[in-house]
Amino acid sequence: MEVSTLPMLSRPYLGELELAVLEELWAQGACDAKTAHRRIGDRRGIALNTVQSTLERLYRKHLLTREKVSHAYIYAPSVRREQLMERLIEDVVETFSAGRSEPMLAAFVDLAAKVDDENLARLERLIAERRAQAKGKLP
Amino acid sequence: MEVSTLPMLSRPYLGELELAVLEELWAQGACDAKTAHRRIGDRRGIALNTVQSTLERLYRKHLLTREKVSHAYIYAPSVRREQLMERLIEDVVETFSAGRSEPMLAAFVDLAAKVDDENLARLERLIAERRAQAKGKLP
DNA sequence: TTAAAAACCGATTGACGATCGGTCTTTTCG
DNA sequence: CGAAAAGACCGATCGTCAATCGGTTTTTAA
Repeated sequence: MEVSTLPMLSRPYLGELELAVLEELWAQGACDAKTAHRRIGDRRGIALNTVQSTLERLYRKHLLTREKVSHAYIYAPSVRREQLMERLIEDVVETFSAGRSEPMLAAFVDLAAKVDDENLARLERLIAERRAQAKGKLP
Repeated sequence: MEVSTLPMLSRPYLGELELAVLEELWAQGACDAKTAHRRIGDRRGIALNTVQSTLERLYRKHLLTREKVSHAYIYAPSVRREQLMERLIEDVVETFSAGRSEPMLAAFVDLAAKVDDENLARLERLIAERRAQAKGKLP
């Protein structure tokens, strides 16, 4: 019946295993499929092939790079965790506060304070740092 | 083959039409299925039933409330756009910066500054407001 | 009381992640 | 150099879920 269903939201959408694999690569560094399987697949009782296709899916999503070393691919993250987090947040923000940034900023303050009021001070400090840094590159 | 596949990420995951319906309700206010269809379904050439099941899906996700008025349900958003946005951002943050909040704060500053440096000042103002407000309710 | 309006049920399609088995290639080693 | 082993690659299956309706049941209201 010709249904398209593009998913809104969450640019590189991640499944459970994909996330686990990414986390492992961030934590332990680049490796090939066999090693990745030893590190996370074994414990889950899943086949090497499953881990391999997950690595490939992440590669196709441009979240991993790969390089052939002798006969095996070595996969490495192409973005840092913080970058990916930022991208996903950006995606949500674009979807829900198109244009106006006030709601975004309000949400940030809310979330910062939610865990710990101390975070408001940290946030202020980061803003100040950013300001100082920006000033350095203007004539 | 007993595969479970829980989706990570994006607590109330939204499809394209679901988002459009939500937007419409936020913009134009509560309505019944027929009205929602007139407002967005007609233009897309989709059936009333399609809009209706979308409304129900949103209701099951607790993003809409409904109330029977005479014979028809009147659907209304149960969260404001900013609240939903905040929830989704929170979800991303929980997934990617479990525990430590520094990366979250850094991402916020980054995203605020990305569009417009003026946002840093706005952010500071919001923090100050929050501080003032918090002070009022401590003994 | 019955006809219309709306809710409800359930089937289909398309995407996509998870999961493998099987085959095709490429290495490497006897 | 030729075969065995290691790994990449292909494609099939399953589960979940949004989108999409048709058909049936229930509810209202004239």
